[in-house]
Amino acid sequence: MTKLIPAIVIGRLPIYLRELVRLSKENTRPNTSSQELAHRLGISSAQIRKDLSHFGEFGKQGTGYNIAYLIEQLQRILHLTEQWEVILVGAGYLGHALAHYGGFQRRGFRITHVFDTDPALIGTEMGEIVVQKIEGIEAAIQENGIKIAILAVPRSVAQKMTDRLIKAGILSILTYTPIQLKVPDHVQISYSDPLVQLQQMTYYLPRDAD
Amino acid sequence: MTKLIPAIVIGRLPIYLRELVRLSKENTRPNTSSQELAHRLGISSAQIRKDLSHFGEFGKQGTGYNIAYLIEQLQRILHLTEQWEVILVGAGYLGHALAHYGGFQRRGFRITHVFDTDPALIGTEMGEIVVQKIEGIEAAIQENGIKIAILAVPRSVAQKMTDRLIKAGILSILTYTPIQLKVPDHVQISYSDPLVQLQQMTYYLPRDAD
DNA sequence: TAGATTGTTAATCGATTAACAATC
DNA sequence: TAGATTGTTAATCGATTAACAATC
Repeated sequence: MTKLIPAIVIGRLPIYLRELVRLSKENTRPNTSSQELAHRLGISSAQIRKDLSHFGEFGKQGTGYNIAYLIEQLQRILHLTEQWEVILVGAGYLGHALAHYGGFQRRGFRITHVFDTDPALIGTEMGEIVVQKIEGIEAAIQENGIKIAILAVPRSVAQKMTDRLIKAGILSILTYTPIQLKVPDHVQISYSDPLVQLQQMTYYLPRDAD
Repeated sequence: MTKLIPAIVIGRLPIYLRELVRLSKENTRPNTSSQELAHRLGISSAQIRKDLSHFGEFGKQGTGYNIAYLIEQLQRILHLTEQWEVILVGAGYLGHALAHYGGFQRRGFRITHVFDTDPALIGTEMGEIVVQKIEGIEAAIQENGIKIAILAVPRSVAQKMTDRLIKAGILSILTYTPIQLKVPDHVQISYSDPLVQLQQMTYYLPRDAD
């Protein structure tokens, strides 16, 4: 039943999932409630119930939600029951950090290829993956049916690289490049720019920082 | 005139600023319009005009906005006219990447201290900064009046570290730790979690990824 | 049965957009 | 003057919340 769920709702599901996983580890109780979740996440219980109701009825009156069951359901909804292969473009410091982050692997995202243009980096090991030269990127995407890319390249080559990725079949891009990328409608894009985040916060800081 | 600007508006200002800076570099024209900006950012021109109108009148009918002037104004509004000192907590791979990112420095954020608990890292150089042992963190914050921290530590110590930072006077935290942190109302917090971003995007991916 | 909590409806709140008078 | 574009008002759209019947 994929009517037309607001993107803002989809945006919250991974947060719910993360907290539920945490609950399932902390906890001997098999159940939780929208109220407990809401309290932990700092949002309203009505919102959680409303969000979940877009996808079905997962709770029971009086007892709330079975944690393990709700985790399963959220994973199913978000297409997290399978292992996703991910390519990483850019083997600089940030690429390094991403390649070494164990959280991807643990949650079903496996970085299988790393690409860069710098001859000095090509052939070096990052995590357990050898950095490959960029020329092979289309083949890697197509042969392995890879749908997800992480982009950690300099701004100057970001749009060109994006176009290449999409042409080769990539459908979701997580980018760390601080520019607005042009992508067709069928491609998902998600930005991470620490400067933008810092600049939002300084608005709330008192100016006199002696 | 700080009535009560919606946070969602504040969130867009750095995006406008980023695009304006870009425009000012690409371009010989001194002016732009809400329409041009809107087109580049993929949002509506009305929204841009509305957002800016919260803070004053920066444009001229018929000619639009002077790019340099609007940049100045946005920087003033966001408190970006001064240099902000930032401490970085966590000198792992991610800390490394952050310490080497030149964009901070260029945009008025200077990472002046890096802290870690790992004795193997303490004393090593990262960028141009020596990693210090965590014990000195309160003194560094207080003596330098630092208000902004970037948190790149393991999940298990994140809340404790957050509490310490806030107690010492930190008011804005950019965190890469994948948990919901509890902070008092006067503290700004901004999250960056690549897994959450990936999990949002997989919702839109077709499940059959053979 | 009494207490708790869901899923959902209706009311409220807030954000976006359309439209246009003002004016450069 | 004619054309362009602002700032703003009013209309629309969408998201959040309050409330409660249903029911475990």
